[in-house]
Amino acid sequence: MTSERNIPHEAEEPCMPDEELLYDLADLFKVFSDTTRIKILYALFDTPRSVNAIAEAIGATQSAVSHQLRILKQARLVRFDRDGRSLIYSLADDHVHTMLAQGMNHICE
Amino acid sequence: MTSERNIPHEAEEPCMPDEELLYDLADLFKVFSDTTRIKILYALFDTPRSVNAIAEAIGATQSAVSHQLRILKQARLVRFDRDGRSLIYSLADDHVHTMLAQGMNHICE
DNA sequence: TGATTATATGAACGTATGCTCATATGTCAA
DNA sequence: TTGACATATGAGCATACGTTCATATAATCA
Repeated sequence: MTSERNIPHEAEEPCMPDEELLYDLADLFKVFSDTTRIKILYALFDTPRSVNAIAEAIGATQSAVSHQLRILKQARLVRFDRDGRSLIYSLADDHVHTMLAQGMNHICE
Repeated sequence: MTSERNIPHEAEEPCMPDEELLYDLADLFKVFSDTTRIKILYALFDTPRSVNAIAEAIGATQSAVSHQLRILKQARLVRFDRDGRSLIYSLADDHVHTMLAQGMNHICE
């Protein structure tokens, strides 16, 4: 019993991350869990757009889009540059593409 | 203007999937967006467990775990086999590992 | 079969979430 | 500076979600 400690036959927590990390992970997925935000991300998939352009592209209110962009910004999923009076939003990095692709992958198999 | 149709300089929806697919995608991420469910998935990461074992491992009620397992089952993220009176749950496939890893990847970079 | 163990389910409750509407903030042009 | 356009923000509301508690269902063992 005590001689097989390197063969954890009843490992209690194989690789359970810290509580805080689990919360962060859940929060990240939570950002992807809303249709409006998913639409925004796809609208920006390969085309940077202004807030109004996003709203028009996905058929949502400017206010609703702005509210959701705030969440996407906090999650560092989108970034923006100023162009005149407009703010041009784009995807922050390739992680977004990868996450979306991975999700689609699971659904479509 | 009409001669450059294969160069969509103002593509309205570059690769926007169908509405229904977007809902499915959001729903999939929604499953990963709760701490209890994330904990369950990590508890099963490389060790199949019974419901009670999961509950004990993550410090949650049997009822709460059962409720969440129902959601994980519906999303085809976990499966189970019977062993005596117990139901032994395990991850459905490698997609779960990949999804979790991808999420962690984004957080930890 | 009857008792016991394991899991599932339903109602109820508190909280979180996303939308709309109205308005504030901010930027550019004249 | 003023007017017009672009975006952000806050309050309020309706809905969705996760937990607990009590109980139902199911399967095994004696």
